Amino acid sequence: MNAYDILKERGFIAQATDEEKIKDLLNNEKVIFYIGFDPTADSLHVGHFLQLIVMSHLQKAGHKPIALLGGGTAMVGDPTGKTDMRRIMTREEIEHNASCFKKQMSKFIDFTNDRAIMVDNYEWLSKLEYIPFLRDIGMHFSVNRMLTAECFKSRMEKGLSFIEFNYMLMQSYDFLLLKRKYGCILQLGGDDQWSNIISGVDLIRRKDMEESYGMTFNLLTTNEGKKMGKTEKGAVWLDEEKTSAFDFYQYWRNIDDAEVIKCLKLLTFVSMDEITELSKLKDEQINRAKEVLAYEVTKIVHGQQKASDAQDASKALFENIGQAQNMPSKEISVEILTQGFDILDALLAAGFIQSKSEGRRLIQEKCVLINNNLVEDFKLTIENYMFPEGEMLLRKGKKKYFKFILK
RNA sequence: GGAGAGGUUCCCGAGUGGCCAAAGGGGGCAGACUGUAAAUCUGUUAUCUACGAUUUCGAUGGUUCGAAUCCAUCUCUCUCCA
Repeated sequence: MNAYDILKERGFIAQATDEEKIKDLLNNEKVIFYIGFDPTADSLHVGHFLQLIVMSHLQKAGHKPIALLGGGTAMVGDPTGKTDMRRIMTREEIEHNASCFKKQMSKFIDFTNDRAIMVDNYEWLSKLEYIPFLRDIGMHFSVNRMLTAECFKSRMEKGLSFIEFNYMLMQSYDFLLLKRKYGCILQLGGDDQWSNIISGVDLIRRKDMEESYGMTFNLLTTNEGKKMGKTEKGAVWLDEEKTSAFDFYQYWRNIDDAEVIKCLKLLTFVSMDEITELSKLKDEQINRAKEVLAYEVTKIVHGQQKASDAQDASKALFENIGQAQNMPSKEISVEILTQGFDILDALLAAGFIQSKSEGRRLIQEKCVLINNNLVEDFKLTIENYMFPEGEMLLRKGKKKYFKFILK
């Protein structure tokens, strides 16, 4: 099946500069395209993941992706979708984040044998000279028109600094440069990037009298339009250190009914035939679709082993099938116990609470269990006898499990 | 540079001397109901060595028995003027 049709069928496409032409390009030619990722955190999140899936689809269809690390643009800060100005990040911070991004990306995209390219726009943006840049690039941007762009509108009330106002120029310049350097004629991105993308297309037309294309993808939102992939701890991260494979699996397993099919299409490689079958499920049967979703997404991000571990653990905990094995766990030494390790310390170590006050509250609300026995005393000390098989099961409410292994 | 309006807890947003750890909403967490769903209802939502103590209302100093609230200086944001 053709690349464009795949994206269309799975519901990725939001807007395109020239739908017919892009369809033709993606279906009949080998295209070099790019997607930019600003390293503003030390791990990719679900929103990035969606973009990577698109890249992967297109790469499989024979196109060549350029993953653009926004080491330079992150120094400026994209005002899109932000109500306030982004914190100015240090160069060191950005570099560190970029290296984290690199590692994670290579899991999803094949960068071997020049099948994909990764570049950092810090390479050229950091070397720009102000006056030449203004004369060469700035000239082609109409402030009047920029101000009408959707991405600035929300900021007209709250305030927009000049540094952020420049972001659009930076991104447009990236596109121009990638076109010249690599022959990249297509820029993709989330739908919030639309104004930035079309301004790049315009710039290329003005500077080089050449046609280029842009296309955006639906953002991963719930039906109420809220961003998905957010939890109390912030985003759902792809980094296992930040979001364990088990928690990652659980996030998708607990997705709203209404979102399952959409997520299957967007975030997995499950065939459309199979998804169509799954979409026929009703009521509690939908749980089967959720299992497929959770398993498949976890498999792509953390590998098959981790995915089935998470699935086994989930079934064991929630459906009482077999023994719970692979839930998040931690080793704990006898010495620590003898030094005095109470229930609050345990909750903290499990990452269930941010403060001991929160722990006390939870215990008062009767939702903390050790080996499935309710904990009522928040001074309870953890002792050896609580590890019958060398393991202790700590629970917070019905859904959060953690295992301590005595060593 | 001038004039005005602001900066409150995770977010929005009340509060203009004690009854303020700070209304209300959102979000989060937990409980009930369920299908590990949604909707709905309930509780909870600064920290700690916890019937008490400590820190919090942009920052720093001051007035006062007592300040988020009054004063001074600083700082940041917004609007209008140049």
